[in-house]
Amino acid sequence: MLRISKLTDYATVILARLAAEPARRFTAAQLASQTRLAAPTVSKLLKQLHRRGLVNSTRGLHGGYLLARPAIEINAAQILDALEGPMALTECAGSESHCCIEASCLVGRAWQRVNLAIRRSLLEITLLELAGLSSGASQTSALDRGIPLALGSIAARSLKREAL
Amino acid sequence: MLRISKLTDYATVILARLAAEPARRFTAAQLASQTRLAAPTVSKLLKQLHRRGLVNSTRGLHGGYLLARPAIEINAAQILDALEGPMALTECAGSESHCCIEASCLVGRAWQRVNLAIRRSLLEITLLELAGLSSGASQTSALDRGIPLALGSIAARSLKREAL
DNA sequence: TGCATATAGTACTAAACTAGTCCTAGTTTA
DNA sequence: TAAACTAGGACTAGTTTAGTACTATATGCA
Repeated sequence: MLRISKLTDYATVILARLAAEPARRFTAAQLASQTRLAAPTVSKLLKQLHRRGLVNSTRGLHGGYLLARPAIEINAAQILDALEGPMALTECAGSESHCCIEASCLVGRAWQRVNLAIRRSLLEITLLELAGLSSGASQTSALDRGIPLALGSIAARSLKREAL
Repeated sequence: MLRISKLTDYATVILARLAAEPARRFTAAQLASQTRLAAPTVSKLLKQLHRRGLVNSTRGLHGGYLLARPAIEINAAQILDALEGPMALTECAGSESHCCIEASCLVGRAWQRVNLAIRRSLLEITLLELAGLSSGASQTSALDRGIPLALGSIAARSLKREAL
């Protein structure tokens, strides 16, 4: 339903937690307990975020994770790309495969344009905003025109959290 | 991966076909052969589109489907809503469920804003454009800034089509 | 050196969702 | 009444997602 996966949502929460204290190094276990997410899941996500260059990791005693760069330099598109691969609204966008009726089918090209419009929206919102840390600066204005629905995004997620 | 389902993509192709000849009544079988999609799938989609008020149907001999209103009055958001329910980027957006950490979690509200930005993009593109029928009017300008990737959206879809 | 504490990577399982098909019922026209 | 349609629901197979477990590797400290 044009929806991000739960894991991507979780990852955002983890990144937001890291963004709140950028200088502090968090272990996976600390992040799990603070976000109330399952420890193995948090661990898995952090590994992925590390592989994609969004967080730095340190092994061994006193090891842990911190953001690879300031929260304002990380945007929603990067987070989605890191966890779900390059965004493509329709099946084959971005792959090398060619469609047999490509020439006659203009629908595909139209979706591509929608795709780009969405991507532009995602590039505009930074982790700072996702984490609710932006100080009402110009950054938010682009996206703040909409009426907030006044619900957290994580009702289903909370079920899992409650169970812990 | 923030992607519309194949069925939604198919539905767009069907609607585009209807938009190309707005006055003509098409049977499900005709649309299936012309779009090279499987007949039961086309039938199923048309029923759904009818239920959601995007197409009009006539039963009986010489029955069939046509657009419920002009293509320019149908937009991408309506099509997505019809086939995938109200759009919600994250799990609980739009439901009545409340998250246990709603007050402290600002990530949810941020996703809502992204959600609205995306929705705005979808509202802007009409079926006329999706069908490649818009005559380069002002309608397209909002979305036409991006670089088209020059691929149809339907490589995977074409596999199915080829097999028919 | 040995141990405790971390992350890294991979493989596996269960659950949920998507796509596709089939069957029966209802409607209209000739 | 038969033929040609749509309407609706049930069912199945396949794929994806989410979650877990296990092993390997790196670091710091006694």
